[in-house]
Amino acid sequence: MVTMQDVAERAGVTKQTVSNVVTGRVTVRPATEARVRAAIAELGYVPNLVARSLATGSSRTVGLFVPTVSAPFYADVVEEVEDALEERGHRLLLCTTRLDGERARRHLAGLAARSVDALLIAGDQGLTGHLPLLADVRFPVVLCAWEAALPDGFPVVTVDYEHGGHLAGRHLRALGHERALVLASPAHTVRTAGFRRAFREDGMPLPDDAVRTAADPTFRGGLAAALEALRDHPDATALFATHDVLAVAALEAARMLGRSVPDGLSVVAHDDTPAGLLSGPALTTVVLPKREMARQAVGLALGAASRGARPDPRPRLLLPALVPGESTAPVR
Amino acid sequence: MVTMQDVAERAGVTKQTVSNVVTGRVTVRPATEARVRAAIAELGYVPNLVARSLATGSSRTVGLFVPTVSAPFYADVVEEVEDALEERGHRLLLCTTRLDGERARRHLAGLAARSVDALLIAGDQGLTGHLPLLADVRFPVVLCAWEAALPDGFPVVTVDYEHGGHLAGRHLRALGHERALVLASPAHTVRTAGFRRAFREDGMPLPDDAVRTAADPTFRGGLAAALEALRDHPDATALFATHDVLAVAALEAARMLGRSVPDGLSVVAHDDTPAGLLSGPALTTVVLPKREMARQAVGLALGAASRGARPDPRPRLLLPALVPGESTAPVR
DNA sequence: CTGAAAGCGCTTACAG
DNA sequence: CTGAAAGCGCTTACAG
Repeated sequence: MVTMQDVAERAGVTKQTVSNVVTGRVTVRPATEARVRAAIAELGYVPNLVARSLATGSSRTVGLFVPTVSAPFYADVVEEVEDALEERGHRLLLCTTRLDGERARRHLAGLAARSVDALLIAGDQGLTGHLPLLADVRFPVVLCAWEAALPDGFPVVTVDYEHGGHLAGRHLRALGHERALVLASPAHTVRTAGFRRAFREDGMPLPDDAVRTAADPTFRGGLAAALEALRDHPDATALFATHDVLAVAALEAARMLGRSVPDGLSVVAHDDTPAGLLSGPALTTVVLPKREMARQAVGLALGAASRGARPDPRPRLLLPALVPGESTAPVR
Repeated sequence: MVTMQDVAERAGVTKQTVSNVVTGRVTVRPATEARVRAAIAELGYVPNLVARSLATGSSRTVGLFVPTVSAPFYADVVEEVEDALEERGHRLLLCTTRLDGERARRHLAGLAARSVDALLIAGDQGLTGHLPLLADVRFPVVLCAWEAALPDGFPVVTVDYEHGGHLAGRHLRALGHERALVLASPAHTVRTAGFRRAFREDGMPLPDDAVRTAADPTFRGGLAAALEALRDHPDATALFATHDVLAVAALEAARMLGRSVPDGLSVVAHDDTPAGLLSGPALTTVVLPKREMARQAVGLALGAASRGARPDPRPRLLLPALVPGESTAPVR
């Protein structure tokens, strides 16, 4: 492996000078710089980031916690974060927590030992109780995609989930729907609240019974809950699913009950669904600005890391948008 | 941050002794070891892996290339690799290549500069042309989930895809199907060949026209290809989809044409489908041993890394299995 | 603008 | 079994 020393000898300078041109911290006489750059190119020198890391404390590596990578939403988040990091010359150390606090704890120790520059935590599921652990870590921690109550003092870049639910509700109200159902995941209370607010503000409050929380928010659990809801409320003309998987379950339930979508039932989803896997009509859905969220979270974390400061703890709330599809129509 | 030196002073020994107990490389007198361990616990010392990495050359970090993390198959692979690494105290540096050779090249440089212990590459899509780059890298590279021709000299842990296709074909033949269609992704020629072999061996060779390759192997592209295939061959009683997304597309096509599954059409898939997202009947599918593949790839790579040797280049071929579901039935 | 020195926190032979 | 020394490849003040 070729080192800075090798380059220095080749260029007839000391290695400090090579360091100066590589880091650009100090201006070097143009002629010298040219010689150094030539030597670097000839030798194919590439700086050893481990050594640099030991000297500077920065590894140009960032950790990311996600509950899983198998959910389409988090898969997208991972790729967006990776892209945002790459633009800044950083790499991604991925940790899936699987909703397991102990596992997260082990990962945290691994990251600390490796001198990561920052840690991003996407999704709050099951981790809230372990947040205190993060308090005395030596690198900035930024939360994102956080729907639960915002923990004090932690910087967070997330989405206004309440607004997302509200958008879904307003959309259905604008189409004239008066009786709507909500198919919700237990973690999605905020979106549900926003949806109900839209109906309430319009003088059409939804009964508590119209909200069905699938204890098991998978396709299977969602299907059972959707069938039950639709049977209990045969007069409902619309349904809001707080999650992509639940929306797919709702579509299937409608199909099983002979309700066509959107004519027999309008369906609004939250999160974009994995287009490649979805059959049936393109869903009307609330889309989250994942790219923007990733960029801001990375910027906040790395900005703080480079200044050696704590990130600004004021929560950043991004706005979701409603993208109309073919799964909603005016009420008949 | 507490260092080995701090621990040494506390325990009244030199830091080399601390290093000896931490690494376990040299046996230390029990009384001394106890003092050192006590000091470590009191101070909450955790070894700095960056410093260790610089001294030993091993970062206890492994890179993984996958085309994307949004495809359920690769999402699973990522989590399995992560688990296999964690068992050995290693962490995962994730790089999604997005079928972009240039991007892979940049990631490779980033990994090399960070002294990863090894690199795993899952999926061959679009990377085969860039393989030569890997030849002169300083750490072991192991390929996995590799369907294309096995490149010379590279160690690979993969699945017998031909056998997977053959299993699918034999299953349909055992159910009495004589006229089957194949809905294939362009990259899946090997599975397709195995499927055709099963029919050929039974004296029922499939016409070339029965194989439809979806140039666009997404749901959309698969749906179009499936509709066309089913219309061109109204007498076909079974269909083999070489990929989960295509299987979902086939189900939808069957539904649109009024063919019930499995009575009107048997469908066999390859890869396990994301159960959470799938509507309709549970698919009969060829399942790949992802966990075993991840374990072996990690073991091979880290074994070679620790010995400073090249991994054994003999290809390891794991066997897929056919898991019966509700999407296949005896021909009527 | 360039060079000599010290240091980042570990490990690894090598003497005692 | 324990300790002193050198080294991993960089960066960072600090003199010249």
